[in-house]
Amino acid sequence: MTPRKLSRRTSRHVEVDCAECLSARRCWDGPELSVADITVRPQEPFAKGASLFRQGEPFNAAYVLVRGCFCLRETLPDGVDRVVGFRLPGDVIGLEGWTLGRYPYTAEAADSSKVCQLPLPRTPQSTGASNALLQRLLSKSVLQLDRATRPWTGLPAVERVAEFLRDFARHAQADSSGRDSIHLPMTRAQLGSYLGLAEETVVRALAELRRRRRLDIEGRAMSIRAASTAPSPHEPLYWTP
Amino acid sequence: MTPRKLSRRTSRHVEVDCAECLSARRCWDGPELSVADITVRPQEPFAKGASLFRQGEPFNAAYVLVRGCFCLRETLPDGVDRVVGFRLPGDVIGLEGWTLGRYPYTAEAADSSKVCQLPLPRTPQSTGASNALLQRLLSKSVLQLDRATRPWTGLPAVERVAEFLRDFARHAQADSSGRDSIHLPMTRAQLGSYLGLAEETVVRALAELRRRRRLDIEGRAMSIRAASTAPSPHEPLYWTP
DNA sequence: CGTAGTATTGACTATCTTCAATGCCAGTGG
DNA sequence: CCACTGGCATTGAAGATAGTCAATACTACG
Repeated sequence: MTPRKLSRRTSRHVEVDCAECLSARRCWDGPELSVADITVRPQEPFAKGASLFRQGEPFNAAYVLVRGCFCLRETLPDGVDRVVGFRLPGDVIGLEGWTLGRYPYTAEAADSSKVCQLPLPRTPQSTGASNALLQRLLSKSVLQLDRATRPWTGLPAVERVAEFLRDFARHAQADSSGRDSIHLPMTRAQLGSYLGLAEETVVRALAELRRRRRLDIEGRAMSIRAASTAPSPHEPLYWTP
Repeated sequence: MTPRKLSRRTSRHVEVDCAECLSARRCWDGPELSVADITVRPQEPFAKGASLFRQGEPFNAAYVLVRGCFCLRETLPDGVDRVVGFRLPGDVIGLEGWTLGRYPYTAEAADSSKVCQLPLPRTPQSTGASNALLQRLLSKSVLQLDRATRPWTGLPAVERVAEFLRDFARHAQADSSGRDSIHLPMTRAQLGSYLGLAEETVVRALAELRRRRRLDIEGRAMSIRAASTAPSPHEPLYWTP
C-alpha cells in the first residue's frame, strides 16, 4: 500500500544468470540445450490485475513468465474486447512487440505472477546477439504461437468471412499491389474448415457480403470495396498491425 | 505425366544466394535487413494438389514460399480433417517441424507453387548457424503465427471447453506434475472470450462435463478424469505434439 | 457428352446467444 | 458484527444463428 516501491518495476538493470535459477528448467527446457550463457533481468512480482504492458505501447522488452498466469487481451477497432491467450510459467510474453514495434495486446496478471525481462537487441537487426538465445526464442515462439493457433471466433459468420478476406487480400497484395482483384485459390469448403464454418455458411456469407456491396465476388475472383471498419477515436487503446 | 523427374523434389543441393533473386524482397523484407548472406535451395515447382510434406512425417526441412499458395491441413485423432492455415508468397512453411521433430500438418499446394528450402541446422541446437537467418526467421514466424492466432472453432461448445481445459492442464502441469488438481486463474467470462463463447455457454459446458463425469470442477479448482480421446489406430496420419 | 468436383439454394433442426433473475462470496463501512 | 456492494457463477426461457440434409447448377476435363 505504500506508494513508493511501485515505481518502475520493468527495468531493474540487474542481470542474473539463468544457470543459477531453480526455475530455469521450466523456462529453457529445450532438448540438448544447456541454460549456459542465458541471462535475464528478474522483475518485481506482479499482483493480480496488474499489467505488464498495454496494447499499443511502444515495445520495451519481452519477458518470460516464471510464476503465475497472464491473460492477454486486445481491443478491436470497434471497441470489442477479447482475450487472445493465456500464458503460463515458461511462456514468453510480448515478443510480438519486438517484431511489430508495439505490443499488439495488453498483458494482465490473472494471478500473482513473476516475470524476467529478456535482454533482446532493440530491434530485430543487430547481429552480435547470442545465437543460443535466438534459437531458443525461435523454438519457443514457434511452439507457443502454434499452440495459439486455435481460438478466434465470437464473430458472426459473415464478419468472420469478411475478416478473413480482408486479411487475405492485404496479405496477398503485399507484392502485386495496385490491382484490387484477388484470386482465391481455395475452395469454399477449405475456407469453411479453416474458419470453423460449414461450406454452405461460407457461401451464404459471401452472398450476403455481395448483397451489402462490401465486395464483388464471382467464383474465385474477388475485389474488396469498403474499408468498412472506421478509423475510430482512441489511439493507444487499440493498435493493430 | 512421365513418372521420372517427380522423384525427390525436396533436396537438390543447389544453393543460391537470395541477393540474386528477384523475389527476395517478398521473402526477406524485414526493415533494415539486407538479404546478404542468405542462401536457399530452390525446388521444382509444385502442381496444384501436390504435397510438400505430410502430417507426421519426420522433419526434413522448412521452406519459404515464393509463388502460389499452400493449404495446411491436419487430421485430428478422431479422424476429422481441418484446415489450419493458408500460406502466401513470403511465408515460411514447416518451421514447426524443426522444433517438434515432425510436421504437425500436411502442406498441399492450393495453386501451382514454388518454394525454396531453408538450410536449417538439423535440430535447434548447433550454434554455428547464421545469426541473421535466425533473427529473420524469428521475426517471420512470430508474425506469421500471430496472424494465425485466429481460427479454431468447428467444435461444439462442450468439446471446445474440454479441449481448452485438457490443453491448459497439460501446459500447467509441466512443472507441478503429479497433482491432478489444477487451479484456473481466469474467470468464466475470460475463458468464453478466448474461446468465442458466451460466459453462460462456458458455465453450461462445464456443468455438462461434470455431469458426464469427465472432470471434477468446484469453482476455480479442477481435475480431469478421462483421457477421453482414444489412442486410435492410424499413426502417421495424425501426429500431434 | 458425361463425370467429378465445386458452388449454390431451400427447408428444417440443433446449437448458441441474449436477456433476466438469482446465488455466492469477499471486501467495506457503519 | 452485519448489512451492503460489486464481481463472479449459475440457471431458465426465448429468439437468433449456423449446421445438416437434399436438390440443383455450374465448370473443367477427358
